Amino acid sequence: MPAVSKRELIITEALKVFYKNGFNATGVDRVIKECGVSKKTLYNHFRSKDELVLATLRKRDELFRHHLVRETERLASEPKARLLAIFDVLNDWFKSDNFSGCMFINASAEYPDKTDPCRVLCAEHKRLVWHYFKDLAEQAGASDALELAKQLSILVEGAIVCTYVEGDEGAGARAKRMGNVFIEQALI
Amino acid sequence: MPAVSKRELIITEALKVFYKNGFNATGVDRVIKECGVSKKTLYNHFRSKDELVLATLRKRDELFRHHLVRETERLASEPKARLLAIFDVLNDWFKSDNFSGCMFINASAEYPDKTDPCRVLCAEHKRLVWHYFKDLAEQAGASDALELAKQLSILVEGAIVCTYVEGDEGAGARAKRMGNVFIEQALI
DNA sequence: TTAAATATATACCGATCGGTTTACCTTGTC
DNA sequence: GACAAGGTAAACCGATCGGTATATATTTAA
Repeated sequence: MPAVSKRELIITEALKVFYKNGFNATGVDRVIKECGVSKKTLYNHFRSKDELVLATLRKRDELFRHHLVRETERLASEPKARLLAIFDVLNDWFKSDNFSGCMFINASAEYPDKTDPCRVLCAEHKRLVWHYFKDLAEQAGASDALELAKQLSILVEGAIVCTYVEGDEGAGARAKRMGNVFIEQALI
Repeated sequence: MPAVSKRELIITEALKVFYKNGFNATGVDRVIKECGVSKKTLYNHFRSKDELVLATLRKRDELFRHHLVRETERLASEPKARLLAIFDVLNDWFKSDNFSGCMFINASAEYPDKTDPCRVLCAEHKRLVWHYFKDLAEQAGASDALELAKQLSILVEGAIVCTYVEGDEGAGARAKRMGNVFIEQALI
């Protein structure tokens, strides 16, 4: 048994190439070439490409939210400051050289059927993210934690899109300033 | 010469099916079946599928912005009220039964190369949209029209994503309330 | 009326798609 | 040393991809 299982290796490499190139545009031949594995092995671990896509999205959800929480808590110690720090974590992500937008927004664009397991997972990811915002808002003593969380969620998604689609490099900072307005408003 | 040229017919039908099903997932065979035209005719009017995709995006940009301006100006007569009415137009779009997110966000997800003509067009579309916001902001006498326009742009993109990806039906109304904060702030 | 233009349907092209099969090779275990 | 498990490379499958060619029908204009 290798130090890292073949399954994890495939997911890791597939995640990279799907994120960078898109799902429909990336064939399984590309995936197996990228991680030096035979096609038999891939289909030994995953029943279909769809299942591999799902696995990569689950992995991305885990990695992204773990990173978000860890970095937010590293940058600030108080709940209110952490609500603001969310936007700093975002901005660092925007500036990273492998930034290709939000993988879940991208996936939702390629899978138009709302009931597709992949789409369901994307929606759940977004829900889990703003749920973390809500936790922080409650800890900060926000008057309406759910409302503040959903407000911040709109700002986060807006910043992602303005950065990725339009190439507006100031969107992250602007969203932070806007977020501060609602954070202050909710914590009076 | 038919009442509507073949070229326009193809663009109209391709727009529908690309918007609903995605670009990579929709083959040209599907497009010609959808509009009852031979493949030869399609390639007589467009050099390649990429060129057809570009033409549909140009058409979408034209239709979308025309609709946005017309509806905004129908719903309100004063510049300030029109800035708010933008969100009402958005919300009607969200509630329409053929809503499949923003075609330009979706296209950007499928074309990862920033220099791809399709991506350039998507960025330009977004720029033209917030430029309209800026025009309204200037007419309303905003202290910093550009800043207000870009703030509203973040809210609009955020509302689109929260509605489409997460299925949050309250995102449009929430974005409107948030937008009102910045509109009031800029018009003191 | 006739010739050119443009449409059609269909067969075809090589490449790639997701997925299967075959045959061989490398492991660790008993 | 034998054996099963799980790996590899590569051929192969039918379907579909974007795009072209051919041969025929319909339209248009001189």
